[in-house]
Amino acid sequence: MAHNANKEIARLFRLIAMYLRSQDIAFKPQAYERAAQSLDLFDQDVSDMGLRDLEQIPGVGKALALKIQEFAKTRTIKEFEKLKKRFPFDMESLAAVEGIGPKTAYKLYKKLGIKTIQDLRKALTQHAVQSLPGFGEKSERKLFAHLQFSQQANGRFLLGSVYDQAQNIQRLLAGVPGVERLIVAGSIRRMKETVRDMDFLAVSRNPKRLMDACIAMPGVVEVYGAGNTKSSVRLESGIDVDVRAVPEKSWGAALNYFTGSKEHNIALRELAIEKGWKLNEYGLYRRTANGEWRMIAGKTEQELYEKLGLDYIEPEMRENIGELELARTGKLPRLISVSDIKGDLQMHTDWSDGEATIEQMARAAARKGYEYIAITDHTKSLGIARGMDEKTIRRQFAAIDALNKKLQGTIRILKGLEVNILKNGTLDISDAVLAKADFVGASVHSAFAMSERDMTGRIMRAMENRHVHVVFHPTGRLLFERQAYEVDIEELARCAARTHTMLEINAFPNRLDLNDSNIRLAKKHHALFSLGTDSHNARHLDAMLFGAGQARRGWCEKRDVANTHSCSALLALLKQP
DNA sequence: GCCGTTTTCGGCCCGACTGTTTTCAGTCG
Repeated sequence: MAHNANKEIARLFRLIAMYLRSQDIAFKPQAYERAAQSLDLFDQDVSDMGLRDLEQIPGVGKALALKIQEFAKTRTIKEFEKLKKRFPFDMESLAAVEGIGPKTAYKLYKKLGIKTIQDLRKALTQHAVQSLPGFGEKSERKLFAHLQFSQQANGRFLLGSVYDQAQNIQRLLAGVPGVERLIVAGSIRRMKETVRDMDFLAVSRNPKRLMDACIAMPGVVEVYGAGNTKSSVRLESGIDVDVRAVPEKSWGAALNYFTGSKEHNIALRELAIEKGWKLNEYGLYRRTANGEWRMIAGKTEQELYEKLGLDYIEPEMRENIGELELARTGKLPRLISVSDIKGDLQMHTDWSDGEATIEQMARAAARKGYEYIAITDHTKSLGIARGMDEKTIRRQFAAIDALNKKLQGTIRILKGLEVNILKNGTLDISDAVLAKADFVGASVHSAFAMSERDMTGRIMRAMENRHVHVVFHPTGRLLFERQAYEVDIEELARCAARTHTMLEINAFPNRLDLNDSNIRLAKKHHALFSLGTDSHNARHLDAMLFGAGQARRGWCEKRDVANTHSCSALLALLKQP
């Protein structure tokens, strides 16, 4: 559970750390950052806690405990206000641009008077930045590209950041008296990686009461509209929520209409027109002998598709990219389901940058019903993530062997690694050590700026290594943060099939890498996929739902994903050295 | 500023990479 006070204090602590860093102050920033991290994870509201208890939180000592109490009382922290006054530029937004850290943000302010993103954009277009010491034409161009990218996110939200909230709202509104059914439609139902709003569709004996409940929900900051069958509000988080009530007999047609995509719906309507019918959000209609429109389907989606001569199309496939033709000819894939997944193939522990022990992760995974997991901690060249060297890896593998004995019958832990693909395509861990692992993932964490040719070659070289079983997050993109590096997915997919190396579908909400179209492309070339959450704590394991959603959007069937197999079948399937 | 101690000070995750330098600062992870 995230508490608003905790989040806000963590944010202020991080900002203070940035200001301090910009002044070249050592170590103190780390203390603030460490405390911020603890607050993010802390599952109790710190607002009403005493000093002694606060000091029990890792990274929080006397001074920071006092600052937490100060925030609880005054909703701000003096230290922060002081720094903000002394450095009146938008540190948070400027430092959020890739390539700009606290020091560069300060330099831009000091030398060029840049206070905001707008100022930065102007300075970059006027080429004022390249005149600064330490900057040049190239860095200016790069900053401009990053700025353009970071501005594109506005108005959209990660599926993973709104999904739980949507479920909560669904539960809340479904409990309003009179409501017979209520479901989240729109792009959330289609499991799109980012969404603009939440659409709820309901059948209710008392629609007005449902609309009243909607505008009275906790977290509503603005009401756009509140009619008898439709209401529209904005939540604190900035996301808009639409709730509509429809008549029972139109449920299927309305659900179809409000689920989209728009392109899919248009194609369905055209299909109806071809048959001389018409389709709208109330139903599918045929003209009778006396010229009147008569409803022939619409109570359920199944009925609607059937009447149109189509097999039922799952929401994740409704993008009008060929699914109608498959549905017409009975060739739709049988999409993978999250319940087909028998193990999670990427996660981190406190042996590198994870927060939980191997045993904690294993037990959490067992509670989810998994048969196995792969522990894939970072390796040495990723210093910040406390990457393991060869010696530590051997120790960890021994620890996993011991744990497997202890947990026999509960879950099997595979000895995995996330090794780094260095600039030249070699790995940062020797083959001799890789040979000791059950499951090796390789990924790019550095030198993103390469030509497509070089990057593709670099990754393929890693895939040729007989110990590498999978390429983790193959395009390196971070939604809203960083673009994918240039890489030829088709080439990787061919290489994957040839070398029996898998490509990962990374389930972490801001990665979801490969994306849906990449998955379809790679599938065409017979690549095999692995699904992993890239968890850094036990809660992250829930992200498998989004990974499965992405796989479904990529038209994956059970057989396309390696970890739908039992542990022994999976191990037999892996590339043998 | 926190932490842990061979407690009240001295450490504090650090390597790869870039773009600018011409030996290194800053960023990223």
